[in-house]
Amino acid sequence: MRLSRFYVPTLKEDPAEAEVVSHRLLVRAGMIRKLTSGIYTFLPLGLRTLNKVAAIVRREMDRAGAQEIFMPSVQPADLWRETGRWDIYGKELLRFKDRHGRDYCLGPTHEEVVTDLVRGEVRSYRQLPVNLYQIQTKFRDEIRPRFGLMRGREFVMKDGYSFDRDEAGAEKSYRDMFEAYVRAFSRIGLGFRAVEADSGPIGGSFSHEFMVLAETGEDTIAVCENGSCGYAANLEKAEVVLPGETPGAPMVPEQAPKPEIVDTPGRHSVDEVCGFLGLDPRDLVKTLIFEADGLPVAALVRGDRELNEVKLRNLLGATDLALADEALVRSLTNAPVGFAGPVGLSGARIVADSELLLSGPVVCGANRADAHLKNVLLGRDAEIERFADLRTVTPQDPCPRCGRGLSFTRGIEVGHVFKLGRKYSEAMNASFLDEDGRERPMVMGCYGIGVSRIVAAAIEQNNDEHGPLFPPSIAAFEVALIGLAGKDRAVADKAEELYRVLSEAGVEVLFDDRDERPGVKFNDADLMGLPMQLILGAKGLAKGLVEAKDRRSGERVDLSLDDFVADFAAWRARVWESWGLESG
RNA sequence: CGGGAUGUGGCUCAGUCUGGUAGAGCGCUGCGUUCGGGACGCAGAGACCGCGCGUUCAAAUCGCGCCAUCCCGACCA
Repeated sequence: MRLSRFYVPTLKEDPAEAEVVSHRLLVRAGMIRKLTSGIYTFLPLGLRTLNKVAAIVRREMDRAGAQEIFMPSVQPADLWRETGRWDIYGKELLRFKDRHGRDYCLGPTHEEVVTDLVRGEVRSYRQLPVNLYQIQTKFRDEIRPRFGLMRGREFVMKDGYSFDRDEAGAEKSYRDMFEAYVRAFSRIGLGFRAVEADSGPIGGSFSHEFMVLAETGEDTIAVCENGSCGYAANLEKAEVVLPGETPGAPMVPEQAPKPEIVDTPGRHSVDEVCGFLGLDPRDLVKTLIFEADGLPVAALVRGDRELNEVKLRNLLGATDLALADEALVRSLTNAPVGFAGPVGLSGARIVADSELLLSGPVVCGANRADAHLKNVLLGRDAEIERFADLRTVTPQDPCPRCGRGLSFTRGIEVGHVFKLGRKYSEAMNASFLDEDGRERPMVMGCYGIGVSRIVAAAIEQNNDEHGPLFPPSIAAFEVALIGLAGKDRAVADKAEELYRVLSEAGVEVLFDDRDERPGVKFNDADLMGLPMQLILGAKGLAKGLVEAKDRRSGERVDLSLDDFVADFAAWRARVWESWGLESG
């Protein structure tokens, strides 16, 4: 491709709206343009990278035995009513009516559609397993889209669905997809990690997320420091294991002093109360009031800990969980927010973090304005329904598998595999006849890859002050050929020749044949992030050399023009290798 | 949805407080010089100042309403 004819509007200045590096560079490099909040057009340069990511994903899905289909993005409400999700999915589901007044939505995911498809055709165990996928535009009406392609409302996703006759089959499908994902992300060339994850509102029993590792990632993941253990989990999911033997019930020493009210005027927060009473936050119990599916719940954690809402939601089996508003807190505790405690609290279920089984006398809210209670023994003074793992792990906690240390890193979720079980097949009656002639629901799995998000994640992980650094596997072009001709006919002719030779050799090359000053060409080439640059100038030509620059390392070598084809091939192989990739 | 901010040539912004002929840099067009890391000179084109209503002799500027975008939070494959 000749740059003089390629539609790549690069920008010298940062767009005002872009906050994160990937957003900024995608816009500046002329890869995307915003149409409206959270919705972007892919320009030619950006689309080439998007398509390369999609092609790798497609190849690995096909290789793993999945078959590509293409489902509609507009879906009828009736299907969503069958699974009940029409009512529970919330405002993220963009709904609208057609001219007849019938309800539709724009598909945020396709469990209903694919299950409907399969139930119509598959009748016998002999037809199973089935594994179907598509690469398609999804729409989720995010509350607050942000970060460009990282969290858009409209985005490109590969979503796949497996249907098996039994758990064992579903297990195999899951493993096959897991392995296909590992291969796909390896070939894309980004540093990634598979972690255990919460399965979220899509439901199901077990899941892994694939995270591209990047400082700027929105998710925190806990990784075991012991390389051979291999434990890694999303912070939402990572388990807390208490050291040593944990008692089954809180200890209640005899003759311990009774609870006593202490005045804490205007002290709401843990810090304020501890500062005022001269306490360590570890000796305080935080009581957080939630509303779970409309019912009040009090959750207790140690003062210095973070409650993990995902864990709480799972423990309660709730679909809707949110911190209670002030009115509910007031009606339950007879006090403003900040003075809730488990002692004498009625009208709410009370659950506590397991760690509190180990605690001695603690301080907690007194359910009275401006007052706390001290000398509280949870086993004696409170009615706690259940102790469970409710808090978020910290880097000080041990690995739940091997007991060694954990370290935290950040990542961007680019893939997610779930076991769905029979949730959708039962709700939608997707069943088959087994060998014994019995009708049984299919066992499903669901597998997503955020294709457009990978483009952003690649930049978040790999960039420098001049622009993105794309791995050659997904770069829009492998090579930027820069001809520094000016009025020098010989240089211009030679550059043309190199362009022709490379193109004929099947190398994707973007040839900067513009009448621009060298600095402009260098800066644009860097900004587009193509992994290899070939720079031909008058001095080099005189010596029979063309300069080859590795965009990422900045390393420059001279290639012989006489032996260009072989020299280039060897250099190209080295660049691919430096990314840990095999050149195609 | 709560809190904060911003809307002025294609882009980045000044001008708004204190009402009085709409500005700069980049980009764009033409001519000339220049040509290995975002050149320079000269000449140009380009603006319903987000939209509406109001106040005023006069509104980019003041008031009210609306819309859009961004940031923080809640939420989230």
